[in-house]
Amino acid sequence: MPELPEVETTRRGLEPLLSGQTIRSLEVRQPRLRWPVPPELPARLAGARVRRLSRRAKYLLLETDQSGALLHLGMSGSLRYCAADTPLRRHDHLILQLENGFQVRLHDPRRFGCCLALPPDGAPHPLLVGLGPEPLGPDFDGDWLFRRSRGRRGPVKAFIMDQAIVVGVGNIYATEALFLAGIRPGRAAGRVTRAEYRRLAEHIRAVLEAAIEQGGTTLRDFRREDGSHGYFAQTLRVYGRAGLPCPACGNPLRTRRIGQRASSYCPACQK
DNA sequence: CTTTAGGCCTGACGGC
DNA sequence: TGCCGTCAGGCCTAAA
Repeated sequence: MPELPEVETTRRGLEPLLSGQTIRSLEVRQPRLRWPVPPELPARLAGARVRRLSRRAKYLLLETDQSGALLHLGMSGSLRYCAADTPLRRHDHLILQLENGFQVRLHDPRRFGCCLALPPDGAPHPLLVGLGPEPLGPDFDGDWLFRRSRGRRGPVKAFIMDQAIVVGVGNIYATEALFLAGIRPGRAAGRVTRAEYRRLAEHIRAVLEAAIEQGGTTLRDFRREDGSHGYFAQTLRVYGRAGLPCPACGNPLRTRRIGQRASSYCPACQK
């Protein structure tokens, strides 16, 4: 499932292929995504020239010389750049046809993704307002987490997955970073110390950077934009490994549900 | 303000 | 073999 590293990997792969290209059309084969694809979007994009493909949190922004589109890959979405005669697959919901003969297809079996119009006046899309800092940017660090966490009684894992606190930290990387920082996912966020938050912030950054470096984790549905697999999944230490030995101490990893999410952790290494 | 539950989806999986 | 219930998961929205 695309987390921030997968989205960034997709962006880096597609940006040079899309930048400067002119859009011929957008074909909407299945408008019913997380939100309906706006009926006016194809007309808005037709004839527009792509300025760049950027990212905010897990949103991809296809910026054109006349507004553009906002995409989210949800749980199972992927973008694929291919020739126009490439056979369509089931769940290819959107087809962005370029003037150069190539296409970008949004493939999303579970349809948790979305494709919406960016405001034409250059204003930020409502979905982007109120988001927390980028975890790889300059505004995110342990002191920020510490300050925002005071008084919060919910679990620290839910806290770092809150998009208003820091964006793009999904279940996989939250689980991994908490393990590396030695913090139990169920601890109340307000009781985690400043020193622990400094460690945690650094591990969040490191684990995301490592995953981007390696091309993104692959779980089940995710494909890189060229269709190949990422391979970071092999290096996950605790996520999805409940019952298996802790890679640090050998004790069996435990699992519990925190905020409706599966969370595995080592009862010995994480306090 | 924070926190929680519900809902959107399909495919994989286990049980019978 | 086939049917069916359960689960997974990002993240918005509504409600507590």
